[in-house]
Amino acid sequence: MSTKSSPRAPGRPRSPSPIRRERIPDHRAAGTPAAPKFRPIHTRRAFEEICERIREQLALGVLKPGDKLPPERDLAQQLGVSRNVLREALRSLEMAGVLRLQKGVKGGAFIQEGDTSRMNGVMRDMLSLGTISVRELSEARVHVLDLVVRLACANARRADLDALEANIERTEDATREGRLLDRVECSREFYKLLAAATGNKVIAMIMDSVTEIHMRFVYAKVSSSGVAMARLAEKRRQFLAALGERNVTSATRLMRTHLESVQRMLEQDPGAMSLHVALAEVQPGLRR
Amino acid sequence: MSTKSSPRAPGRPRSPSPIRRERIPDHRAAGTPAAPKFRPIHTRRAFEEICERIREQLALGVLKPGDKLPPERDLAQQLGVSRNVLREALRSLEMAGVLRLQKGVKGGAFIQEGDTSRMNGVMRDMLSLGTISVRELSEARVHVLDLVVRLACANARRADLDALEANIERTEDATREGRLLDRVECSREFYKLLAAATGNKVIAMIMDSVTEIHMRFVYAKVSSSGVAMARLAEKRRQFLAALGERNVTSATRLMRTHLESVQRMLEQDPGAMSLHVALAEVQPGLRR
DNA sequence: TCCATTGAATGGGTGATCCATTTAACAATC
DNA sequence: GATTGTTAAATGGATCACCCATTCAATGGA
Repeated sequence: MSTKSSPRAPGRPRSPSPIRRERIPDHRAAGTPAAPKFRPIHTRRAFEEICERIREQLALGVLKPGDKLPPERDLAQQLGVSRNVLREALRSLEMAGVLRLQKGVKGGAFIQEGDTSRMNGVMRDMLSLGTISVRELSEARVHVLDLVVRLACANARRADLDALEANIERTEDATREGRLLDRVECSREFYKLLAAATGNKVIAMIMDSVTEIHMRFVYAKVSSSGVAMARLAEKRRQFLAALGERNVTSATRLMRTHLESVQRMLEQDPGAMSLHVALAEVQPGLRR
Repeated sequence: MSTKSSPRAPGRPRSPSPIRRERIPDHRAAGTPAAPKFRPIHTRRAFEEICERIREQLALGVLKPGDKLPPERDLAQQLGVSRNVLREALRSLEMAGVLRLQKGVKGGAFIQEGDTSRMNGVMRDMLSLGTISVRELSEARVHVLDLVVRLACANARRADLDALEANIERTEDATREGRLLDRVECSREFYKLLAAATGNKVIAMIMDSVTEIHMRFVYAKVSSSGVAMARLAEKRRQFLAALGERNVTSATRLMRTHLESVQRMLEQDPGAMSLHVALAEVQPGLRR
């Protein structure tokens, strides 16, 4: 589409065929001769159909980030559904990070740039629902981080190393001034930068998703007990040096021992390590 | 909650405080003395608030899988919003895999068991939106698979190995009878079983999410060109043997060389490897 | 005992209507 | 002429009042 301008009726590119609330087929009268598999009836609801069609246009490349969908009233009419139903679909797509809805004239539903942090929410829901455990998440994090360190060793560029260097300096400032919670923020950012240094956004996404929850635990721990990792910035410098020298063995070893000491710190007071504490309300700086 | 029964007014456990469309605070009259940062106004919309509250109850453990929310009409009234708005929120949560909405008397909104395949959709959206590339995804898959093989070597149980064995037998059947597309389905399942053999659902989730798209490419390739991996079942048997012997070196090497040959097959005809082909309509057996 | 009927509960969907925000165009003022 | 209000239209946000389709327990007749 890419109808960045033209306020009204942007070309009406291809009037979407109206959603038909397809009645469930009656299995062609009573006499079904060869009915091998009765797949569960998937009662198609209007909003599902709408979501699917928009995603289809996306996959086909007809819609691209920055494009604008027609106004709700128009699109609803084109699809032959009520505005309310259309909005349910748009809402879902907005929550999925595909759309951004903007009010006012010149507003509308815009296709978003993909938001790599969407995976975090999935992970959080899985944890809330008890589908995955904190133990599994921690273990996964250790392994993913090992992979990330190896890839970062291989692929980190000058700019990545500089960003990590700057992050360590901020960590030192925060340490010197006793701003413990800011230091946790620095840690969060450190792992994000490290993930980015792999040069692979998929890996980075995975890494971020397993790190986000972990950092919540650290935040909760630090903010409740006031304890803090000893010699953090120093260890970070050692690690960064190994990374700069592309010394995989050293870098992975440093990271592993650091993770272990963090884990020990977290497990000092297992009672406070409630899942609910970490998942509950969003801390400042954490809302993205 | 856990009000599995009691059709009407299930205890009315704790009437949620009504959603107040909090007007943006006027920064306490005009005179803001020390206004350091003007974070962008995040116009809270009713449905966001609702989603957050339900997720909060989930994180707090007040709501658990199997629980039922009050009927839409009741809940809307309790929250002080219209039914339409409430439905937007419920729709979003349903798409996120948190809820299942069921019609009819005794129907309602039920908290679901977590659906580990939710990450696949995120990955698909990221690809559709061009945020990640097929190259990044393939590369990530290679690395994740390497990790999975190592973990499976360490943790696979008898049942896991048996399931893989059974899968290989189905692969042999399909090969013998020339059912190429079924064989692709077997491959999809093989990787799922392998992921499960790690004993870590987080790792398995990650593995599945990077594998799903890949298998679409394979499916598209096989179904269009009719070519098929040579000696697939044989290679699978070799690999399974290594896995059974906990021979990490051998298992990872076998997997790596196999991946390389698959990659060569896929890249034979790069023109056909369109992203859109793979992302477009859902193939039978792939819809979950 | 079994099966058909019925009716209430519940999600699915519609249409009309209003509000709030945003922006461009325009007018008024300095 | 530049700045500053004013206005009006477009658009998403939200409400209300309905109606339909599905499901299932209760009812009642064969």
